[in-house]
Amino acid sequence: MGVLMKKPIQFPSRNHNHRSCVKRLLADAEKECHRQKLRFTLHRREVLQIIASSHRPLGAYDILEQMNFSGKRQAPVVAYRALDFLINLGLVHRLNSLNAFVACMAAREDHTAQFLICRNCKNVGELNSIRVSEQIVNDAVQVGFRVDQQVVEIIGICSECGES
Amino acid sequence: MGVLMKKPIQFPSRNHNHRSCVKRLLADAEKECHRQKLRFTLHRREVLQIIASSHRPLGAYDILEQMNFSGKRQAPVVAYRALDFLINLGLVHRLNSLNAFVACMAAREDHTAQFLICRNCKNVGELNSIRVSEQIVNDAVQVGFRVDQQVVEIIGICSECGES
DNA sequence: ATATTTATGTAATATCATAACACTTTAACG
DNA sequence: CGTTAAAGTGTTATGATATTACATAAATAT
Repeated sequence: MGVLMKKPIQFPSRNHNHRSCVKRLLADAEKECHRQKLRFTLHRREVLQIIASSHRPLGAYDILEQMNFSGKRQAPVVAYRALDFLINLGLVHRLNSLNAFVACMAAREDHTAQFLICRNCKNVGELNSIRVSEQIVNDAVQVGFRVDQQVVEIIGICSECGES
Repeated sequence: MGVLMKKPIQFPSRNHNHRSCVKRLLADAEKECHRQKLRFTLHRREVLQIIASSHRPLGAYDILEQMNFSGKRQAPVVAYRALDFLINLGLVHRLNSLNAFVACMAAREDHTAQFLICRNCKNVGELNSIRVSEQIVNDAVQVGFRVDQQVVEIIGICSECGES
């Protein structure tokens, strides 16, 4: 404790500049794909754009409904393929407790993927607390359990909804 | 830290006395239902017994397959209804990341439900670390997020599998 | 004894996700 | 270049998980 840390915490405020935040995510994605020599195809761009445009988690079929880029309705597998790609890149997360997907709002380096899900407004933020993830690893190690992956999904009421 | 705590941690060892552990769970369940004036019906007993007999998480349809008490195959909703009941009582937990269910091995009072899922042997233990749950609440409060429920599922390799 | 609540039986359907396979596009390389 | 290998797409079908709806039956309360 007492150590200064950069605020690790984010819950999207009601009036942040959403347009620019989507734009940034797409630009980052493009750059990252280029760096890794991966293809940022139309489907992938479209899906990321759709997810990024919502701080609420979207189901795969919600996303599918909005995939009208090409005019006609796509098969589910099209959405899932794009989602898999984006998840592997760390650009999108899957929320197991909701069977839904959100764009990753945090820098992709120090990424522990802990989610704050507001029961009221359904917005999702990331609480990427290193203290939490380290505590988990420490306590798990004490039983000889080696941690590969952590799924932390926290359900409650966000500050904006709590005020009312 | 430095405070002494009773070891909060459990991963089922390969050779614990499983029979007695199932028996205890059923007896506890019965007592708890009686206390709350709830009915511990045949379906509910059967489902709990099936789940308790495995430390591996079972899918709803796996459970269903084993529900041969009455001879004939039951409809899915029968299993789900019993599962809902048992989950509400805290006797069974749902693992979101696996769409599967396990019996609760911990005392039901100080219950934070954090799971250790071994990728190799598929056994599931509970890491019910108060330090982890408190750290989560503390860090969430800092963004004004009020925590109602925590889902912590930790995937990795258990000590017995790690030895080899 | 009757009314109310709780649980069950049964059928249908909703929701979420993947498999299989033929075809096309991209990129890699001689 | 032209050929080949790898990656992505289109399409159909199907698998896996979970719930709704509604009629009936059993337990409990009064």
